[in-house]
Amino acid sequence: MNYSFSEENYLKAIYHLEQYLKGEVSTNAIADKMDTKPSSVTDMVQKLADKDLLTYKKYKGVLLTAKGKKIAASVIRKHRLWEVFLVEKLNFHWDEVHEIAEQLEHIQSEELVKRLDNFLGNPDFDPHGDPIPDPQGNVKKTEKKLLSECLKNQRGICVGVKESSGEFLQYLDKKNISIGTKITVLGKEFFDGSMVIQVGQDQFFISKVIAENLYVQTS
Amino acid sequence: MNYSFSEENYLKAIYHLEQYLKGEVSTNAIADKMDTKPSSVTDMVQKLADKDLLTYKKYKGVLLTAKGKKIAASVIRKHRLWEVFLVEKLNFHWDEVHEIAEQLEHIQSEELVKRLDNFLGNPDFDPHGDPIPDPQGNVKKTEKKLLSECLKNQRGICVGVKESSGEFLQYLDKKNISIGTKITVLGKEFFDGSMVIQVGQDQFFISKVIAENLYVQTS
DNA sequence: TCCTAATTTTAGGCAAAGCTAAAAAAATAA
DNA sequence: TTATTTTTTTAGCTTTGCCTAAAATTAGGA
Repeated sequence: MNYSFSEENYLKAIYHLEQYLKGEVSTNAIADKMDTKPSSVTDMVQKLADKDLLTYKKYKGVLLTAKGKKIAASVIRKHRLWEVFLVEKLNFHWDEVHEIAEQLEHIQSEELVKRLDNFLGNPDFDPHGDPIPDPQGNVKKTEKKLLSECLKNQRGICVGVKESSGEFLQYLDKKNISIGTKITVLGKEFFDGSMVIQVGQDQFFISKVIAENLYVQTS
Repeated sequence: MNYSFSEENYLKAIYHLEQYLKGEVSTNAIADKMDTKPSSVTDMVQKLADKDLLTYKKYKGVLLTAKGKKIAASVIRKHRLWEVFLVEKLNFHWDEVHEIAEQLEHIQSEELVKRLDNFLGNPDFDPHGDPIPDPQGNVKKTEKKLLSECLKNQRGICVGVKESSGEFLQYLDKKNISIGTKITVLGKEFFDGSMVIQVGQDQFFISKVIAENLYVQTS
């Protein structure tokens, strides 16, 4: 079976929302995420339900079926593999690859994905630290937490970002923070959630917003 | 301006036909090449004319404008660069890459193409020996000729194929002929156009059909 | 509870890109 | 030249994926 770009995009969006919401995904949530109108979502969701890719109860939201999850995971797998390619092989910057990967993720060829994965050395994570689903659609769970959850004097390795807008990634670059960077919390202000952290030789202040969008792995 | 997959495919097909026919391209010719109905071609051709990508006179066929040619060449450039990538980097066989490149050729990103070209070492030819248009859409003309035009005792280097069906390419593989292979014409039968050729240590018979689909460069 | 507000669905339309069937034009043959 | 065949176009319909506006349902507040 082959699915259209649009169908794949819906499945991907619903997959992400389902994880984030830990349950049924509402029509409006999908419309927001995909930048379309709720009525369009209802249409598509009914078609996807007909194809057994998700379960849909009027007014109650949707849940992906195993089949739907598998397709979504495969699209995400392709997206993230291509991102690795763009950054590792073509030397793109991590904040430039999303749009291109949005297109490449729809290329259909099992063989291509297999060979690309191999060519890239079977990476486990994309350039933003997000895990790459395996060919069966399984995702390795990592014990990462938000930097904002860290306490004073705790130390962690940056393993991912929550937000991945260009502005945010560029901010991180300016501060020399990327995947693998060691971060130490020197101080934390409970009043506004801001922190003083150490990155390499530099010590600086970051706001709560930043800390809430950076994932670290603490040992 | 961005063009749809369909528009790009029409432009590409017309570009090839225009070169082959050395003049106006008829509705039926396009329909044949694209495996659609003439009525669909008429529709699309009118749209492309409205966008100044080709000139169209009812019942008289079409010709690409400079703008149309440039877009077609850029799609062909992408197609051929991706083919190089698939063969050189992912170790695909030259008869397996066409379909995948048909998809990849529509990915939109100037920067991606630039970097891919660079990553591949700015190749001039794709794995089938076809020239890769430069970023401005110019194509290097090579002084290649068909093997069938060679005379007895002439020697050439295989630089391309005319047909590129899987069957034909697989036949060439079996005979150890690929781009760069040296071929010597040992004998030629004028009656049926068949030949006896030498490839490496092997000498064998080939039919006219084969000789008419192999391009060689003679020194 | 009942009423209002928010969410979701339905109904009806639109553009892209294809199709079939019929009409029109061009090309070919007698 | 006229008749027939081929090519091309037109007209009208389908599907996909989106939209707006209106109706239906659910949720929240007094």
